[in-house]
Amino acid sequence: MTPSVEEISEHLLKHNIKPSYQRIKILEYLVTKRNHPTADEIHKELVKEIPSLSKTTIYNTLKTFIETNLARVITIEENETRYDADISDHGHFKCDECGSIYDFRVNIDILEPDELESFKINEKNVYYSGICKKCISKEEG
Amino acid sequence: MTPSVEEISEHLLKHNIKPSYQRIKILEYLVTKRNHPTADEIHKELVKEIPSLSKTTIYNTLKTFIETNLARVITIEENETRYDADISDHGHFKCDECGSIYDFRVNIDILEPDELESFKINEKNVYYSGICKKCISKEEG
DNA sequence: TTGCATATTTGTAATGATTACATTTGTATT
DNA sequence: AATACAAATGTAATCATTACAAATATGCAA
Ligand SMILES: [Mn+2]
Ligand SMILES: [Mn+2]
Ligand SMILES: [Zn+2]
Ligand SMILES: [Zn+2]
Repeated sequence: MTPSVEEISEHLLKHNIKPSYQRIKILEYLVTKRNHPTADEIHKELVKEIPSLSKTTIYNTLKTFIETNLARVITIEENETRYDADISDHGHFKCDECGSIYDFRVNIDILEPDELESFKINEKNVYYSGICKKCISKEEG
Repeated sequence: MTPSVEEISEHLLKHNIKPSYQRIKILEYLVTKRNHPTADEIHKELVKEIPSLSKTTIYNTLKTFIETNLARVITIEENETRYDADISDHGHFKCDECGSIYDFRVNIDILEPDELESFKINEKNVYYSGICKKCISKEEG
């Protein structure tokens, strides 16, 4: 799953975003790493390649991505806004031990709460937390 | 649903928290209002009655409540940590129009994602957003 | 090609929520 | 009352995010 720069550019253009160097790099980071990073994590990594890269650009670009539905925000825990270029319906699991965030497929539509009968639902989010498989086997030794 | 000061005190004692005046007031606020407030909202309201009340006390007390499982954190949106004294399993809906947060009963255990087979799940959160009933009828009316 | 309009990026300062920490106040016990 | 301990307070520090103005890049007309 490593799309070429051309494919990334196409992706941006499809959402009416001009594919600047910075935007390509940021979206490339999101779609290849798939690690639900914070703005700071993206910056720390990309600034190695683009020393002039500003944190403001990271924030501006992510804001643009969110608005154009190219990415979405993940807020499992307070004080850390994370970003995900996978906008398909799926849940997130955060390991309290190692901090990793896992995706998982989930059929959210099964829930159908009666109490939200006449509500217009735009977004559905499912967040779990606990201890991941890796950390469990590590503990057991 | 307006518990007496005695009942609030009992509730605190049951969780091994000494029922100080401030703690009683903060817990009373949470259980009577049931509005998933931010720390600031709690402070703004209670400082009317307790002019000396410090924001630090709000934060310290809420932290204690979380640790003793007397309340839980709700993080629907970034940059606003909210608190809920209802620790039963239920989902939250936030209206993008009026900002209200609604509770809804939901049987989360139906989901059972295969991918989390050998994971230890400690917490499950379900957050929806959209437009609430009231705001829909307001728009139509 | 040059010059201009516009979009994008950058750097710095401001904001706002949360936390750290030292001081003060309250409570219980002797 | 004196002491010890817990809780509350006020202030300063931290940290993520945003605001804003200046610099840079891009696209196009002359
Ligand atoms: Mn994801
Ligand atoms: Mn609730
Ligand atoms: Zn783990
Ligand atoms: Zn509403």
